[in-house]
Amino acid sequence: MTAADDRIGVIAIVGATATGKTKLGVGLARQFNGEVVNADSRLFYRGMDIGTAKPTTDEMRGVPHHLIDFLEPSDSYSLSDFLAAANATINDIHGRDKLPIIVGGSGQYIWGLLEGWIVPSIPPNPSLRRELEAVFDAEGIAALQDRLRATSATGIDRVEMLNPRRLIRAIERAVATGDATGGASRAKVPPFDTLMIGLNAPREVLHERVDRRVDVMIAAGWIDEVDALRRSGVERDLPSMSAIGYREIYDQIDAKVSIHDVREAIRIGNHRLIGAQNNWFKASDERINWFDMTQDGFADEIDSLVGNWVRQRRAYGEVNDRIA
RNA sequence: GCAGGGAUUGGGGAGCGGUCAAACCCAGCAGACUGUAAAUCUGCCGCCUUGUGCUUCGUAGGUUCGAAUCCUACUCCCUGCA
Repeated sequence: MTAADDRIGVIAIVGATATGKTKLGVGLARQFNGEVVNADSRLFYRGMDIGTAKPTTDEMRGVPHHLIDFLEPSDSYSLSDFLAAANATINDIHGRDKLPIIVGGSGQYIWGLLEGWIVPSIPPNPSLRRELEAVFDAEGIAALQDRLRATSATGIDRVEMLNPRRLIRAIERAVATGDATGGASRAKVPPFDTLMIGLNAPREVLHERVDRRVDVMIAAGWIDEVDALRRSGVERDLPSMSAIGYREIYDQIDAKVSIHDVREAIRIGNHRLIGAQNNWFKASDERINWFDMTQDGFADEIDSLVGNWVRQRRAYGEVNDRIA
């Protein structure tokens, strides 16, 4: 940094599940006068607590948490909604002279926010989707591809032609704007001055931690949590219920599968999640300051990294004040 | 004990004389990702010096130009009858 950066400064804590992001976020918030902005898509929903490892009030230790527990499981939500909400929240926190700390493991949401993605505002077209899904079921992927080409929209070459869900969305965009991408773009310069901290551990350690967590969650009443959702009319096939374990537990309650199978499915689901998250947050990504949470002293290193960054930001702030 | 059925690449499971390193599913690994993202999709997945290469289909023999596929013996597993 050679000049004052007048963008809003934010800290982002990323990494796979079960690496301690929550705890670190709370710790830094307390130390540096921050507030947490959740960027984990499964923590949005009320009533989904145990299975999503949502921080408890105790774990939050008095630190304000935003974008958590604000949706019903039946609500539909998307990247576009998140970006609007998260940007507004960050501005609000900054406006109150607090440090926004983004904490989460939803790669697309995090990068969308930090890279300043400009998501085309083309809302889903339910009737078109229903129709296209029927076309896909009856005639297969090729029919969808033909359908997209038939719109003779621009940008078709940028669409993943083997992915039905993407194909349907592309047709939706093509119909609405004449471009299969809908004119998606991203900010030239990232919108925030971001200090990214990545928490990681060897894959086997992560698997071990997450495997152990399954039993703890079940012992903590996860089954009852899902049963309560079920009784209150939350349907098994809602998007929110794609969270690991929830559908399996629905089936277990309906006696379709054994608890053993549920555990196994959850275990595997977690392993896949870790893989997917590591794909969004790559060890080779130089924007991320990586720390191995199995190494001694990693917490101190983070403290000094963040301390320096905060001090520097404040110094720039003083310079700006004098100029102004 | 007798009568049947079966043992296949990490797991499940096709193959039943050549076109078989062996379908497919799962797991694993890598990747994509702009209004479902803990979603959806793609690639790889016996070994190596990557080749008309090597070693595999319970074990040991045999038949055949050629066997995971046929025969014999053995080992183990399952089912039925005793």
